[in-house]
Amino acid sequence: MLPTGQSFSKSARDAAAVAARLAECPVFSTVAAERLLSVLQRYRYSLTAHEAGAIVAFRGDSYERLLVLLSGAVRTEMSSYSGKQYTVAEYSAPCLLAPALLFGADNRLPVSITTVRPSEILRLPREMVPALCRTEQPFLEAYLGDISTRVGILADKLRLSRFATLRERLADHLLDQYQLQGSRTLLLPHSRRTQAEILGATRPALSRVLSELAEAGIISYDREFLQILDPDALSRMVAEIE
Amino acid sequence: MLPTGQSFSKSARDAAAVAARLAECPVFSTVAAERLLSVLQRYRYSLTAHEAGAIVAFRGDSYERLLVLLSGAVRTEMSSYSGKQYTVAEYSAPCLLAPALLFGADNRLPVSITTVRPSEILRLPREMVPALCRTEQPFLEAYLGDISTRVGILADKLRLSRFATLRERLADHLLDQYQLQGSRTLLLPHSRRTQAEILGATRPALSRVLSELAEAGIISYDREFLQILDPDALSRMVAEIE
DNA sequence: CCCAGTTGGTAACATATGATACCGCGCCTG
DNA sequence: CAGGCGCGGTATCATATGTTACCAACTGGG
Repeated sequence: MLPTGQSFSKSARDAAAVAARLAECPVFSTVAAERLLSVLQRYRYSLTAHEAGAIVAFRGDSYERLLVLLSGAVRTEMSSYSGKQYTVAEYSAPCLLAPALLFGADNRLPVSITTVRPSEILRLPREMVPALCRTEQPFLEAYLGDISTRVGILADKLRLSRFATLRERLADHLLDQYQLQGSRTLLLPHSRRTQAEILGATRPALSRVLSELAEAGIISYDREFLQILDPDALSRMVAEIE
Repeated sequence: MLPTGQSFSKSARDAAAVAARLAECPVFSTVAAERLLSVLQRYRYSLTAHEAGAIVAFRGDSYERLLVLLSGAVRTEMSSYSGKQYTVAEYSAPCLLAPALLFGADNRLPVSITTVRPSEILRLPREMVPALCRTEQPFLEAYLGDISTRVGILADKLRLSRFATLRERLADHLLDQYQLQGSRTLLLPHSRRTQAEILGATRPALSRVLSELAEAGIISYDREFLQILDPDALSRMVAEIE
C-alpha cells in the first residue's frame, strides 16, 4: 500500500508494477500484461492513495481520465444542496469507475466518489481506451460488457426509485443479500444511517420499516444481524413491483 | 415509408438502401456509406415498420440485436405491474436505441419501447458493433460518446427522481423547454396524462402543481400553451436541488 | 470509572403525492 | 341535435415518508 495522500508519477519501474496490477482488473485482464506495459509507457498516468472517507471526485467534476480502483473500496453517491445523500453503488477493487461516462461531449461526473476503505486510484488518459480497443478485441468487448452491466444496474435503481416504496426496496435488498450471503441470517455491514442512504431513505424511516417487518414476524434483527423468518413474504412484496 | 407491420429480410437491393439511410444516423454517419454497405452485406439484419402506438420491445426482452430507429419516434418507458407508467426518454429518428445495453452478460431491456409516430426499426446483429469499432476509429468514439450522453441523462433522471419534488422536476422541465423552444411561450406537445408520465407523477398531481404555479403568478397556461411569467422563480426552484 | 460522542429506536408532526371520484367541456358520430 | 367519450380541473382522503426531537445503549479515551 502506498502512503496515504501521496501521488506518484510515471517512471519505468512504476509502469511494470502498475501494469501487473492493472492486469488483475476485470476489463484489463483481457489484455496481456506485457502489452499493457507497452501501452502504459506511451501514456501519462497517475496513481494516488487515499485514506478511508476521502473524496476522490466531486459530482460536476470534469471527467477526463478513466479512474481505476486498484485497491480498497469506494462508494458513488449523489447529494443535494441540503446534504441529503443517495448511494448509487459501492465497488470493491479491482474495478473500473464510471467507464460509461468517459466519452461524453460535456462529460461531468453525475456522482461523487468517496472511499470507504483506504484505496488506490489509477487515472489513465481517456485515449488509452480507444487505443486498446482498436488492437485488442477482447478488451473492447469486456469494456462494452462492463458498461452494459452498470447501466442495467442504474436502470434498475431508477425503476425501484420510481415504483417501489421503501418497504419494497428493503425487501428487494434483503433478498439480494440472502442470495449473496447464502444464509437466512444476514450480517449487516453498514450502519443504519449508511444503509438508509443506500436505500434512498432517512434513518428514522428505515428504522420504522424494519420494526414493522419485525412486528409482522417477517424478520428479526438487532444491531448487526438480521434474520429472515419468512422469505416468501419478502418475495411477495418484491413481486408487487415487477 | 414501408407498409406498416411488414418486415423485410436482406437482399442486395435492400442493403444499399439501408446503408444509405443508416449513414444518416448520428453514430453510423462516421462510417463511409460504401463501407457500411459492405459490412451490412456480411450480416443478417431486419427492418420492420410499426404504426404509431405499437410496442417495439418489452421490458425483460432479451436484447441481442442493436435497434436503430430509422424513421418516426419512440418512447422508452418503465411500467409496474399495476399499470403505472414512467417515461424515461423520447427519441426521434434517426438514432440508436439502447446502445449501452447491448453487451451485458444477461442483457435484458430494462424499458419497453413504444412508437409515438409511425416508425421503422432496423435490427442489426450485435457483432456488427465490435466489427465496425475495430476498423473505424471514429465509429468507436461516436458509439462510446453516444453511450456517455445517454448514461448522463439516465443518471440525471435518477437524481431528479430521488431529490426533486414534482414541483422542482416540473420547473426543471419547463426551463429545458424554454431553452429548447427559445420562447417564453411554450407549446405543450403532450397530453396532461403523458406529460405526467414523463415527469413521473399522476395526472391530478401535475394538474395541482400547474395550478399552484399559476396561482403564484409564475406561469399561465391553457390546454396546449404555457407561458413562463417568472423564469427566475423557476430557476430558484431548480437551484434548490443542485 | 466517568464523560462525551456515536448509534439506533421511537414518537409527533408536516407534507407531497397517490388514489379516487366527480364535473364540465369539447368533439365526434349517428 | 342527442348521446357518448376522452381530456383536464378539482376536491377529498389515505398514506408513505421526511423532519425534528428525545432518549437509551454502546464505545472509546482520559
